[in-house]
Amino acid sequence: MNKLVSTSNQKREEHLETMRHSASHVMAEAVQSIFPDTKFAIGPAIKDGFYYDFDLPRPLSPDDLPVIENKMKEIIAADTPFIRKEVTREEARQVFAAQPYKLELIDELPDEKVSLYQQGSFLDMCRGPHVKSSGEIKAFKLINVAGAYWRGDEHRPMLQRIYGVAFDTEAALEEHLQRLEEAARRDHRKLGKELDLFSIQDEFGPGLVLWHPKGAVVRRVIEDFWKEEHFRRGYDLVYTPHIARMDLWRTSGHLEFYKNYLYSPMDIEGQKYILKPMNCLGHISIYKTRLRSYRDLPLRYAELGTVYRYERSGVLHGLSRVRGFTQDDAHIFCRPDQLEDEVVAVLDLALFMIDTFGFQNYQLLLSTRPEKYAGTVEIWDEATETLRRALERSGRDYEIDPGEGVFYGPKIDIKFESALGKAWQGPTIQVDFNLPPRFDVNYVGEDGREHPVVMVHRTVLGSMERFLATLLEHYGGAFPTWLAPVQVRIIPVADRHLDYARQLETELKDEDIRAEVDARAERINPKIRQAQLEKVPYMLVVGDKEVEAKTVSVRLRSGEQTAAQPFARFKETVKSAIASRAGDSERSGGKAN
RNA sequence: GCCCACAUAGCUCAGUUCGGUAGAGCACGUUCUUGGUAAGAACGGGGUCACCAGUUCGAAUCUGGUUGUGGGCUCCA
Repeated sequence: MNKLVSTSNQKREEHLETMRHSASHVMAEAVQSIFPDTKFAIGPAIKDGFYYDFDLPRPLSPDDLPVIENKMKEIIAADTPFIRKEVTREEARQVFAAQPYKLELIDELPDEKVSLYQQGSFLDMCRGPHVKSSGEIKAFKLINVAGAYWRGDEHRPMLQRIYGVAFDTEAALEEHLQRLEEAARRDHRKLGKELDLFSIQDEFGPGLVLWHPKGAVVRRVIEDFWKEEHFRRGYDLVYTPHIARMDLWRTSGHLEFYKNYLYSPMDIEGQKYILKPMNCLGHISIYKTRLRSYRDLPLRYAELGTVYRYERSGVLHGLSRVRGFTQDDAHIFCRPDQLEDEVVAVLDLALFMIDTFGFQNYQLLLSTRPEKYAGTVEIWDEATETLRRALERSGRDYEIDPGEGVFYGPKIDIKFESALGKAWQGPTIQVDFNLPPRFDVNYVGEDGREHPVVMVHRTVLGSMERFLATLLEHYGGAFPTWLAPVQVRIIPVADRHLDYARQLETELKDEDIRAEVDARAERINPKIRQAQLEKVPYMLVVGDKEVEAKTVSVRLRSGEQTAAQPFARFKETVKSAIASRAGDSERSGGKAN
């Protein structure tokens, strides 16, 4: 039964992909009719749609899209057939004599036979398959134009790419467009501004985050939780400076391998110092202040360490890609025989965090040895196998990401999906074969001799900045109560209820509940509206009845209202919601505005 | 860094076609209103139209450059 369903789903998916691919050919035909001198690159189907790369006589602007779209509709209405032909490589060269990108592709084809597809006046080299005729393309929309390097190589020409989406029904297309709108509503950059959480200012510097009071509250709650949990799990919390002598980074190899990410050195009394791009050297330096016995291991140094990396201007993105950020970093120094248990413990911690913060969409990846690597094949294989065993013990599904390890060791990554459907790097656990030998990070074994430690770099949230972005998009700004910047908004009906409201505020604050009175000379409606827009979890309305009976009327941001209840009972409800770090069943953040 | 687009009040945006030195709503301030679950009313303050040049009698508007933002590409320890 399940198998049947999945087979028919698979067929539908395959058909959709074929149709999207054909749509890209139709788009190419439309572009050709508008710009006869176009040089064509490639035009595949992608998730939800398709694109085609063109070399055009002039830059496209968004205004060109409707024109191309209309031309495509004409082609679809004409229902022209897709005709497959096979020619030899030599014949193909002649057909595409004026198409340099196609010629380059032809030269790389493995077979002597080349398949072509013709529809209407447009002939393209293509493996296929395609729909029978253009009329099978049902619902599509051109989304945007973008630059794209030929073959993804930044040293080759920049082409113009047109992206489109396509579905088998208008309803499915409409649904997709709605999803895009919802994603835009949940964009952390928009929510960050609306909820007054943070800003990134041109005048201050691109990629540098200013955390406003409300964002700082969320961060503090996350950090306190993080510290408690690390302390509980046997980590030692440390602090290390933001700058260090450049020589240290030369010894570590960072100067050589990561020079593109480092800021220029500064001169201090004739010595060069740099801003740290990582926290590991501080932790290694602490480790090395004394001789360590095998009995001391494992040592786990944890730090919310702020690092600075030069990111090229075009890659900056809200809180997700910045130039200064705080990693929830830790380095574990252990013996080889302890590695597996340590990795299992880190995985357990990472998954505990993920569950606590309410994430469901994430993926575990084991990255193996890349082409360029430090150490020997034997130690790589052994460590990779250790990571794999740890993943198996965790009992969660994972995938292998071949060759995606860092040069210094294999790693396990956890990736989140953001509201915009992008995968973002979350927790990462990396074994390091490079630093211990470079810095002689050793321990004295039972045999009285020094042995290199096994070093593990790990983060469980990624960075505070990126993690806030992920949280915001996940909850659409409606944080669960334990994380909400304001947990309770107290709304007096009239001024004569202010004293009672203040009294409630004090009592809530005494319990470490973040409560505020809305004391403005406004009617109740705007106060409710304001609290709704701020996505405050609890609104307490207090008027004559409540003052009289020592009760509160509770409104949740879902719009749900409860009958007046004793204040003490409400306080207990909130306290337990916070203590349990309960997720919120309602994540939309209420009515859109 | 590369391609395209964009940059007007704290925010969201009109105004730019065809050059004649700025507008709305929200927010903010004052006053009135003390109102029971998503916008009460009146009045008021607020902008070197991102920045620097150029063209012009005159530039928010045209041209060039710079910076930043957005969508992509490349990159992401």
